[in-house]
Amino acid sequence: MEELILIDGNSLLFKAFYATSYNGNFMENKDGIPTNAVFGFARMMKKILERNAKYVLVAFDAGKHTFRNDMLESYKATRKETPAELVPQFAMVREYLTAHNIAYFEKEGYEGDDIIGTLVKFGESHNLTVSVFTGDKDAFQLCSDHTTIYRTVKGVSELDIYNPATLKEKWDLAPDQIRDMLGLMGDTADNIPGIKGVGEKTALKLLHQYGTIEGIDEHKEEIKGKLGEKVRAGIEDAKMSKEVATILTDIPLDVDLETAHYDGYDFDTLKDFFKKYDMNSLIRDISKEAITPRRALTFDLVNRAPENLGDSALYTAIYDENYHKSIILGFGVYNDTHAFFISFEDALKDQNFLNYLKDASIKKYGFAIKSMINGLRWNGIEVNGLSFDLSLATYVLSPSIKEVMKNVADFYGYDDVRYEEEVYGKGAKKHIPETEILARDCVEKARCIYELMPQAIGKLKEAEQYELYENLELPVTYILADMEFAGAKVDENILKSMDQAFDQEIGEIESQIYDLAGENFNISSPKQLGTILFEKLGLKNGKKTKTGYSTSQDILEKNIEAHPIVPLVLRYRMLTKLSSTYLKGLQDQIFPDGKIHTIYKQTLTQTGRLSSVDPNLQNIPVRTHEGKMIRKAFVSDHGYLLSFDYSQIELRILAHLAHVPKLIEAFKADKDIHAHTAALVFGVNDEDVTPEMRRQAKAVNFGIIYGMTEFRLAKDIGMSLDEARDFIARYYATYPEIRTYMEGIVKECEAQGYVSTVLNRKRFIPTIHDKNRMVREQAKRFAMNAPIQGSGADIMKLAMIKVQEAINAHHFKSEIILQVHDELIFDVYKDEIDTFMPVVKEAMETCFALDVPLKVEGNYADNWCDLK
DNA sequence: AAAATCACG
DNA sequence: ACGTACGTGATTTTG
Repeated sequence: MEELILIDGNSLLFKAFYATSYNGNFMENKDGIPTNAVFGFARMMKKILERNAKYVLVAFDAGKHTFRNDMLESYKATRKETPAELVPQFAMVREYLTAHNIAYFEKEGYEGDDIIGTLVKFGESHNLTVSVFTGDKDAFQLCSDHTTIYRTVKGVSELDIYNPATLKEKWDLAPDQIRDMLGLMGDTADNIPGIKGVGEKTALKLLHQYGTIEGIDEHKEEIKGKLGEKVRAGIEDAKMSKEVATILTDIPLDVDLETAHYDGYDFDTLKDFFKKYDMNSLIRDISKEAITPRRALTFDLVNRAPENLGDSALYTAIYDENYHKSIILGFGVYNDTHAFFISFEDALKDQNFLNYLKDASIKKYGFAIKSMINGLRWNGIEVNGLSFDLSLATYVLSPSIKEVMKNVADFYGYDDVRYEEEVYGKGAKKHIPETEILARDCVEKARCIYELMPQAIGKLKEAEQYELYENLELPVTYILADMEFAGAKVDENILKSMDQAFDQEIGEIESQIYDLAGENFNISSPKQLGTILFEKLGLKNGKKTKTGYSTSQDILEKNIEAHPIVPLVLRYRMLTKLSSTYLKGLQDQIFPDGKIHTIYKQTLTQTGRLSSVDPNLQNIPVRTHEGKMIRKAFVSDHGYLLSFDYSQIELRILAHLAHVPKLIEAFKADKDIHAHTAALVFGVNDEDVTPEMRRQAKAVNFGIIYGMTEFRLAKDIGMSLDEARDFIARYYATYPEIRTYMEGIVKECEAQGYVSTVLNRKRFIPTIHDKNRMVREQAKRFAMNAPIQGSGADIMKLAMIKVQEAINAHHFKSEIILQVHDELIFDVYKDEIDTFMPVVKEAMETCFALDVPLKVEGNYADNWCDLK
């Protein structure tokens, strides 16, 4: 039978609104218009439409006043005012439905419910199966053998189903009796009185005995005791309440099957709507299901590549995220004269193609070329002549764009590529596609690279960022490829024996904690731990948002004296963290060559830094003794590990950018910068600075770099807010140029929409004009921090290039293996160490000239732990 | 999938 | 009156 879907528009819109705004953050488009409810509504619709019903209609309330207000003056009088953020979304949701080709009804003087009731009858009279989607329990009265009510519980994934059978089972009532139940119970949300003191249980008892409110009225004198009094006092209210709760099924409505018929949406119209309100994930969704006519592409599916292949775009399909371990599926190649796909299997047998890859004089243009270089290198294939990387180029132009070709293409307004998910499937459904599909996708991607390259280069030059791309990011990507492939040697036995010792102590602490708590529970569950600490053991310190108590380190540390369980929990936390993330986690990541091969993400951060994943080797513990021991497991492959790290690079950059004479002098004199700052701020001699004074000065120095708030500084150094304010004022009095600089950089950001680094790396910060003050304040902090952190990243990348050049020039066999933001780690042959160290030091210190000297400190040892 | 927590610069 | 420092990634629990 054909299906008619009826949707209670107001009910679902409200539901969507609250489901997506519980933390007070409203999703909005770039013009600051809140869009959360419509976004949630659209997601619900998407789900509902998956039923492929032939007919779909939506009903809305029209205005506030209905006939129910005439019957009951107080009807819905206690409703809170509609949130201001939701108001504009009523019109927007109608705009959405229009864009989606879905018809909707609203009728002055009636509620959406009455429209639905009438449409249910309409559907039943046309012999349709009717499905009603609503959050409102009044609608239960509408169910029948042909009509099912789907009530949203959470989102639309969880729906409670109501039909005559479920009503019978749940309450032993017929659909029509729902009105009687509601009439007896009343409804606080709608301010319907019902009978005072009668709830669900009593209402059911009465109805099971007398059938309806009218039946109760006839026999009201028989009812004994308190209940009888209540019924007799409230029966008129109940009758009226029943009438209010009765959904009309016969209101005048101009509906026919043609209006109700849903025959799909127009892709561009709906896409334009989603674009207008920045609902990008929904665009992705419809793009996936749309059979969008893509630009024609003719290509060859070959098992031997053409001879004399020239400069071309090359796309390598690597199946897994981790290209160090992944299989390779094949290659798409595209230029003015060729467009073809060759499977990896065939490529391996095609010497002509392998020669093309290897020939440095044939230029290849790629996307995320580092993954291609290493993915192929693990398979014994060498690729040279990679002269362009669309991913890197686009990252330089706009760091916020994800490293996904579809997203990159969008940046240029280019439409003819697909998301990986579309081709390979998502999550558990991921699979290797049919060769024809895979081949087309690879060649489409190669075409995308080929066609966007001139645009990217044009934009880079226009933005004066071509240098940054060509002479910094591109050389760095090759160095990173080598570092990843070189890997970090790990002694698995050290991890294993530490792991055992940790497990032993974790077990002991566990039982001590259980003893002190008087019960067993999951210590790793913040929820259970919170209950034990703050309810059972009576620790003070309040809640933190929706989920309950915060049991984070800083809260526990404040309570360290409160109960002997607290320090145990802290130690338990430390040990389990180290054990699961590092001892166990790292063991799983060791390759057959005894090394860990991380992946450096070069196009991820907003500031130009790298990040390290799978595993992250940029956050190996160092701050606690127990943690630092993990570094013992990182050993040299060639002889020694050598580390060089920049001393105070960010503060030096600040001194340079802000032209702070006192800071510049101090760095030139190689002073302890935090102690010296303390001396100046507190007005004492350098030698009279106490450790406490230095600690405070250090906190402000860092705070400045992050765009500190007085609040956080006070918290961090244990001062009152007033003291912190005073302290900051004295700091600015000491270094007045810093304040001028920070004010200037914020102004600059407001004026041009972005801030930039010493090498003209840009970070766009559109929220600097946000209407929400908190968001603007955060944007200011981004603006203050990004040039500093980003220039640090620039200098480090430059250093890597200079160091690598020096290594090549000296024909050293020693290698760079790791980068940790301000530190480079090398695996050095013993016989090279004495010549190697001064060469690296020189390269790092002279790679970029600031108004202050750059200083590095270096050490070597057998393992990472013993390097300083 | 999100939240909480904690590891690093 | 608000809610509070920058940039990351991995693990565990929970809805």
